[in-house]
Amino acid sequence: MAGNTPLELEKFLPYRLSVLSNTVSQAIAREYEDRFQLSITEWRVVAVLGRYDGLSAREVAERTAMDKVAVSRAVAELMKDGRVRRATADHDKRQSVLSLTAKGRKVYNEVAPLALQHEQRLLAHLDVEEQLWLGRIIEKLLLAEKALGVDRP
Amino acid sequence: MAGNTPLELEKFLPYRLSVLSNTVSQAIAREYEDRFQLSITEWRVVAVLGRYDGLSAREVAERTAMDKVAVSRAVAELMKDGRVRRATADHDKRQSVLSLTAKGRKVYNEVAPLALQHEQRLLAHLDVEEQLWLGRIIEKLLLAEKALGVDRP
DNA sequence: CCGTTATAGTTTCAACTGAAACCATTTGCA
DNA sequence: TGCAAATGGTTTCAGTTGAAACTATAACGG
Repeated sequence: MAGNTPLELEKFLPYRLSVLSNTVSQAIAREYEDRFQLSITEWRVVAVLGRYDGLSAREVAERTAMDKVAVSRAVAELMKDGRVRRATADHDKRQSVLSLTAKGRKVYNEVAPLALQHEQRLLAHLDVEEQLWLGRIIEKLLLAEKALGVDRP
Repeated sequence: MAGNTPLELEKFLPYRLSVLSNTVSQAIAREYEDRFQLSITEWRVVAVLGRYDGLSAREVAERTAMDKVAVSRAVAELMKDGRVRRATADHDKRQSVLSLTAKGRKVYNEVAPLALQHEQRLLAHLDVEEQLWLGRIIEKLLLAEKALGVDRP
């Protein structure tokens, strides 16, 4: 059973996903990193706050799939730039309440269309049927992987 | 045209690809990092050398989609562990000729089936039709992104 | 030939990253 | 109540990363 299918990196799903994901993310990142002084992690934070104002850091972490350290640092940076404002939750003084400043909202309003546009240009290469399959398949694989990875050390 | 589709991170293709790719890669990495003292970059180098012996560092970089710095470091580490051997090309003394040692080949023979098995368990959640679509779509998207990203600074 | 330019690979530097330790606050429960 | 455990968030530390500079060799054009 060992030498059955030889491992061909170019055909190996995890590898292909990684290459695709990196290629796409980096292409988009290039479009705004220089122009807006915005790292990819900062952008993710701005993106969720633009849509859901007043989240706590933990909620931002959940919605961005970043860990809390990364969120903490992105928020610190964004606050330094005056793009995010932090208050303390009334009902729980440990929690923060994060929101975009006017400056932060302006960035969001400029970058979001750029990102969506890039996505559209990409999806334009797929027909509608393919787009539907893609969405479903990503969802399935993610669930599958999570199922495989339950209770592991 | 600006506020048309609001950017919803959870539905944004680049974001979803990134989450999926990281989840899958990290799950597989966990299966061999501890057991074999093998990082993900080292594993990639071993994987291509296991299949194509005698590549140069640049060729390894091409086949693994890693940059030359990463390859250089992975190779250095693998040589320290006695898993990879480096010679100098006869026809061009700048180039290296890399190959697995017996020890390296042993690692390859153990890890490759593990990786393939994980991939199979994952793909088992998709029916054959979905698997075919997935392959085609990844290929298309990668080409599309490369096409978008031609001549950029 | 010889100097310029290109290529293979390594090293350096600064930024980024995550795990673990940490502090503050809240929750659960004896 | 009061105290142990849990939670939100930050800081520290050590390892990883990529861009740019560097070394060595080769290719090319005059």
